[in-house]
Amino acid sequence: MSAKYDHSQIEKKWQKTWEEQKLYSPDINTRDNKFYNLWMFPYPSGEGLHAGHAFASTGSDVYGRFMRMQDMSVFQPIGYDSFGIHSENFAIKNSETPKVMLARTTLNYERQLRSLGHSYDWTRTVTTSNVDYYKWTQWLFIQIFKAGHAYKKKAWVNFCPGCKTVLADEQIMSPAQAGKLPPGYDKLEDVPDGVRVCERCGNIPERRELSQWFFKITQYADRLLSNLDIINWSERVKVAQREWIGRKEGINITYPIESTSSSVTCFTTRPDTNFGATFVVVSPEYARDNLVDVVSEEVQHNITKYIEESLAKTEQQRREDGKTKTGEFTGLYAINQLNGHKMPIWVSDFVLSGFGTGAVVGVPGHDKRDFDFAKTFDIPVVRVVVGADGDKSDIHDANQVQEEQGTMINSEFLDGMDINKATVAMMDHLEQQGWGKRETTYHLRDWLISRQRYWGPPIPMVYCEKCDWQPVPESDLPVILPDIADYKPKGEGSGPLADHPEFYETTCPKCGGAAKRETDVSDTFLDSSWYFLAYPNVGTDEYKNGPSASSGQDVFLNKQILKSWLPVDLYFGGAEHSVLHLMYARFVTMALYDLKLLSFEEPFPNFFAHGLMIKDGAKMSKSRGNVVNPDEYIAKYGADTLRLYLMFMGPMDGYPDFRDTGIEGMHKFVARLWRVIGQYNKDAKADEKTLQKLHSTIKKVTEDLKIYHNNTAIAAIMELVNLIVEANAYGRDIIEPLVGLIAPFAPHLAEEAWVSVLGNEGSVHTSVWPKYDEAKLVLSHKDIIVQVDGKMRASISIESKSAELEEEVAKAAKADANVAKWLEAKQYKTIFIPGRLLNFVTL
RNA sequence: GCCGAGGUGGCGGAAUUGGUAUACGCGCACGCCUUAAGAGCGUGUGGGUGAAAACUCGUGCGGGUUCGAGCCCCGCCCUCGGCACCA
Repeated sequence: MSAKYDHSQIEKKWQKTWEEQKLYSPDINTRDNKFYNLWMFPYPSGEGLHAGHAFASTGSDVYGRFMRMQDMSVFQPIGYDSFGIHSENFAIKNSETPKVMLARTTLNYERQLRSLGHSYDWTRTVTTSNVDYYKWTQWLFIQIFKAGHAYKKKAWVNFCPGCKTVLADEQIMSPAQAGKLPPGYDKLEDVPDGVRVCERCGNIPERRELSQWFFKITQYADRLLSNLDIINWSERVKVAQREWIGRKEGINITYPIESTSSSVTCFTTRPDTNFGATFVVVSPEYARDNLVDVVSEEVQHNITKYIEESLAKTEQQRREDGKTKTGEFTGLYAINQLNGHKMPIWVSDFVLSGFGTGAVVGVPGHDKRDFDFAKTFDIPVVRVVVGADGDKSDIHDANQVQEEQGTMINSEFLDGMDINKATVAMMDHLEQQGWGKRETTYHLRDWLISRQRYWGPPIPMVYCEKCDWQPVPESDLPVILPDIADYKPKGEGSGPLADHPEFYETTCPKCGGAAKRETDVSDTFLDSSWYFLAYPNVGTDEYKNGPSASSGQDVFLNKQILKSWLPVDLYFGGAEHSVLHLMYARFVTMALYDLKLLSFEEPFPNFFAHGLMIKDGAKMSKSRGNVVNPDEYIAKYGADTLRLYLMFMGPMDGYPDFRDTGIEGMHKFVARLWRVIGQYNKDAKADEKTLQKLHSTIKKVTEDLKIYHNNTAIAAIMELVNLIVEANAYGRDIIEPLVGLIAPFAPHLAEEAWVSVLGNEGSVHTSVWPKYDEAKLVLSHKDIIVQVDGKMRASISIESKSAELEEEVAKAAKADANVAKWLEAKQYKTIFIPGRLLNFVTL
């Protein structure tokens, strides 16, 4: 057997053979043992994949291959999220059209993905910018509109000056999250807290009031939240979604304003502290809309001036200025009906207009910000405590505002209650008195869908003066995105298509009169919100031909396939999509479920959030210049070596650091492994020790793979190989299972060994996963730890049965010279863990 | 500020969930092989004392529970991630 392993030749050979044999293309019409194994498809925005992609996709592939060897019919598709700002920005940078750019880059992505030896079904791929795909994206928009979940409305929205389009709230994030620095900063540490940037370009978005399309994702807030309890996701992603949805139960309390017929309504989650309220603050917007006419003439000028100054500030300035509290007294007093106290009403820009009612009741004894405000303007601080001996478990809450500075008052009403009980009691009381009404608020906002860009599916809506907004009839789909030369974003609140009457001039689907198409395109996250539904449908008549003129909703893809292949069995992807893609896809799936187009509410019952690869101590990114291209490593060491190395670097959900020396070490292991396989002895039978190691390795690898602990699975295989090397003769009974164990990690080498070395028929990848025998896990002898007073004094080897018996172990232990020395002339008792440990405890 | 995860050799990381801390690998050192290089092979590799045997200290810091703690409890410190003038 040749000891030399020519990876490039062998890997190419098997990749070709697998594809010819359609080894990874399951029969989509079967329903037995289906396993839909999905990795988040990449957006081809750069020139190719980097090692971070390879780390994630290999993790997914290893699991898929493992499941395939468990006799599952594994469907593992791949595609390209090719529409959207990310691709378009890259094209603009290269001075070419997105279409031309993608024709080149997707080919490169495909070449790279193939070279990694992933078991994708290449007969079913999707490209979101292809018309056969986006006609369905448009169809989806129409269904959502018809269901009443889409609306166009003028609203204050985020406008990115770099990308020249509006963005959804989810696409505005901290510079660290975006991995982008806002203009004018060189270092992340220099950027002040609270600065938020565009996810794509790092510019600071502006607030603009524009008319835009929204999806009512907020209607699904409660379901999106409660379903988190029934899906099996990485906990950190669930937490992120919970935080983003941000459900808060509180109460709107209405306080009459003294000597007027007006009142002010404040939202609070802590009404139990309301006895300690000493003032009310309203946002400048609230004051402008509700109070300017009520205040006396003496203060009106000051108030108006303050409001104007505040409104002139950018979001950014308000955040920064907010640290030192400013404000104006309105001269008005709100009456706290609980205790009759007069509370001065102030206006201050630390209160946000967009949350709650835009008015806040100030309880400086229990809130840091209220406390700061009260101190700034000399307003009394009052703390609420429960009765002297009551449960102090913390009605005066965690803020621990300087206790000594407050006047204490007793609240017999809430005596002895904890925060939760007191809150409920107070809400009940306020509602009974008619002073307040319970209110649930959310952090989640409706999904802003419109983009004033070119590279996306045109929103399939038509505006008619007479009939208002009308959806394009399904039978008229797709609304083709025309090839235009002036595709760059304009930044005037409309997209490039607005310059093309040949595109937008049309007739109203309802009255037939002259009408105008929507010229915005939809958010790229709409494209990716349903792609997992498309994959198994690729190639079906329904996918190809629909939506047709025949009828509306019935044509949605192939019902049988949707029913048998979905939902996705395992979704593998990055945690950075916690509140973007993963939230949107859940929403769209729920909406389709409600339309009875799907039979499940949750698209991804199992989601594993992988980590991110680190290089030189930082996240891999082009701007940092620390991107590792897998191509050169595949060329030099082969895909198997790279795959093994990526999986061995650390746990799948960790942040492993890529090192060249590490991959060289793995290359040595691969060479060693190949040598070991090639040198097996046909006639040899494994000894007890090797056999035991084999079976315990099978057990360990099987268990580790199930929980994505690929690094320790590989370590176990290495230990086995090390032991085999020590053994002077070993046979097929060891090598064949070993090849099976390594197959998910090193598919080419395993296949070559399986077929060419071991001479098996068929592929190792559809062979049966090695099984272990419980009986073989036990060795004839066991090492027992002997301790004296909890300190290890000896490790003794004892025949396995005796190792379970204290008497036998004690006898052997006392015979050990070192143990005997420590026990000399001492009284002791013993603690015995059968088969493991004996501890002599001196009295 | 609130919520979540974590802190183990020079480095990436293990640790049967309370029972030999540092598996596996990288790096490093020495040796074998080789004309040489590479590859390969072997030995060693937490600190301290010691020829050795062995002893002792050691998992961010300080306490505690236990025969026994990286793991459990209490109090801190730090790092990373999410939310955030969200009332």
